[in-house]
Amino acid sequence: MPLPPDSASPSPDSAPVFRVQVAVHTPVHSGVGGLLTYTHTTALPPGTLVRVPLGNRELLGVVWDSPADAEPVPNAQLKPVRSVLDGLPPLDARWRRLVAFAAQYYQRSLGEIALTGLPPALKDMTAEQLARRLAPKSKKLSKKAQAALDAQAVADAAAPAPALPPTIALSAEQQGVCAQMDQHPGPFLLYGATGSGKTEVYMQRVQQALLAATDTGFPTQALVMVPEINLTPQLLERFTARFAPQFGPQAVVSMHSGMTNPQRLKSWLAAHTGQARVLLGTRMAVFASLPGLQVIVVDEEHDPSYKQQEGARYSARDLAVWRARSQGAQVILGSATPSLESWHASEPADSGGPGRYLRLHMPSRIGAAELPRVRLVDMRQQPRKAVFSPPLIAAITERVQRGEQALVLLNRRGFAPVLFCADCNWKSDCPHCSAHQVFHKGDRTLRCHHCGFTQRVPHACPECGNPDILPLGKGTEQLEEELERLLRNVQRPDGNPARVGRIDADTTRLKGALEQQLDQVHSGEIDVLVGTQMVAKGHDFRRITLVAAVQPDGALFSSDFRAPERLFCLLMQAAGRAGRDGSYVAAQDSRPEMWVQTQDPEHMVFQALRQHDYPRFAQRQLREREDAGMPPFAFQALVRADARTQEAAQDFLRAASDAARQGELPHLDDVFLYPPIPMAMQRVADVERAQMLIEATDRRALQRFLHAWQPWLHWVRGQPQHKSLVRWLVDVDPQSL
DNA sequence: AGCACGCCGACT
DNA sequence: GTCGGCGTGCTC
Repeated sequence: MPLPPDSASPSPDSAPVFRVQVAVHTPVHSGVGGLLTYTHTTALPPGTLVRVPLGNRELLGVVWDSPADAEPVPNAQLKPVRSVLDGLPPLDARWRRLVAFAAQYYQRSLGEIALTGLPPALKDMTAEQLARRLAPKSKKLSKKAQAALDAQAVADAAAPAPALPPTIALSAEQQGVCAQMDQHPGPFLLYGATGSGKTEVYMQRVQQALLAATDTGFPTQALVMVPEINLTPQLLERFTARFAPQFGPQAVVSMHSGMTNPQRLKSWLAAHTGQARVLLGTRMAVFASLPGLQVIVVDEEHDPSYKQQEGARYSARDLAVWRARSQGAQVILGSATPSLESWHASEPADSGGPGRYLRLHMPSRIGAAELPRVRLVDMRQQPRKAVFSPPLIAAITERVQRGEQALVLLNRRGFAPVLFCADCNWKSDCPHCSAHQVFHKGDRTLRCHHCGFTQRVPHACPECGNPDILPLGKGTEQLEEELERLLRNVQRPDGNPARVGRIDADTTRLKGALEQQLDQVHSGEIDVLVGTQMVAKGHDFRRITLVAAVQPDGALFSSDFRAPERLFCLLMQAAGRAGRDGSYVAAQDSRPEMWVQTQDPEHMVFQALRQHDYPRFAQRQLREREDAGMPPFAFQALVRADARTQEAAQDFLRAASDAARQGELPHLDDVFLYPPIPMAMQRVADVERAQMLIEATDRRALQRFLHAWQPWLHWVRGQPQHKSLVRWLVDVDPQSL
């Protein structure tokens, strides 16, 4: 095969040849899952980005290793590196260590993790384009930014002590927490009520890190993670307002999946080169190259979105803790309702806990009203079929008449979760999934929320022709409609009729729609807001004084042992939306309230919520988990199989566990292999799904077992009797079962 | 994972 | 007669 004419074209046969081991984006199986060996005219430093041929395509890869000793003769079996992205500083050893750890821990290939940590735009960029990117684009601006950076570097060198006063005075509580963080290496679990001013603490810590002197001369950096894209803009604004004056207009950048490829590339390069000092982003940001990293903040650390649910199933929160420890950075996990894993890890050693994290408590709500009073409505005592109990409607009416706002939460979008024929029992089942198609009244469709399959609403029962097909159950769309009806004659203080609005994934599909609708709430155009959990998180609503969860019970029927924890977090967070602005509440002379309608008001989730008693809830949950041998007292992994039939999916899993037993894998006696079972959502888009739980009391035993098992799983998958398997995957530390 | 090659149905 | 479906196999 003729070699391409290229700048990196091969040297004459007599010249020495260096072997280069490169990580490329290939899965662990596929025969080329490991490092691939290429040749080059020089030894390339590890971390160098290169383009290499694989088959008939060219891939971006990261040099992982390149032995310094050359071989005299080129190896005809090996292809040369096509080109080297010089000009870009190699990714440092700490980043490579993080990637290596994540790849091993989550059972993926090095290249797969490495390439998810790199901006996609880098893949299809030539060395020239990259050089242009790295060079100052607008000379004036970047000179200025550079000058600011230089000035800062000079100032840092001259005055290494944090000389600048914090922009906002911290409360005694916040100062106390910061002082503890000065005395202790961390990790820290910052347990602070909603509105307790956790963000100010984060900013103080970030500021301190940015002002710290280093011996490398590389600018110090901070990584701040948030669970959702929606929450980045407002935090970005606060961090930019705080740090841009000191560290330059480019000092704060963000990174999340909603950005375009060029935007992501820009942020990544800024972080990699040290121009950016603060990187604010979602879980993907944990893999960003941050050579000067000094502090990591994981806000709302309990949030399940930190666990990636596709491809490499990593936990950005757990990796953040690992990354910080591995490179001597501080890490702060913050939450008003910490995950039970983190809560347990922060049980002090002197009371028998692991004491791995230092727990810091901020109980006071700064500038916010007192905690909302929780009112539990026993729905068994209320008129049947009513979504809104009369006392709740009366309370909402009263708030509206006083000019206050109410938030009504229901985690189910659409009008009704299913249509039903009373004559023949037909239900609007999705033909492709084991789920109902949801009735959306607005566009007269039946939609499956799992596979997207959409149909027009039939005028009569498709089975028996009965024209009276009925919506069963309630979704946000229906709640909005019913509230409009119930509040039709209610007037606001200004004499205008009450206005009801709705925010969920359906109303915010268009870009900018969420911001626009939030503005409507802020400006007071909307009096009662109906929404799914997307509005329960993070947003600051000044005038909302009443929050209601109308049907939270469903979440408790889940077989997942984490269901109570998730519901409790959600309700606590929702409660935190009420009375955010203490001065407003005081002026109104009202008390914020959280209403919960339930069939089981005695349930400990609701009782703990009523007391605002997270510690008690956590303690009881942890005791149950310990008794039942569940996380965080045990470690789990899940092997999942997808196939055309449930039988085929389970057959694969059974064969896999047989292989583990026959292969005499290490630690086989220390892990427990459960029998395969269908997933809770058994069929999605005509694919049957099964799963098998693996449990161990020792994390390392589980890790070693999984590692040894991996080749057996490939082998089983290759057997002819498992040809019909669509895919299989391993999920380490699964976050839902 | 991509991307080839390769062998069977509905269309210009 | 071609376009194109996705089954099998290979990539340092």
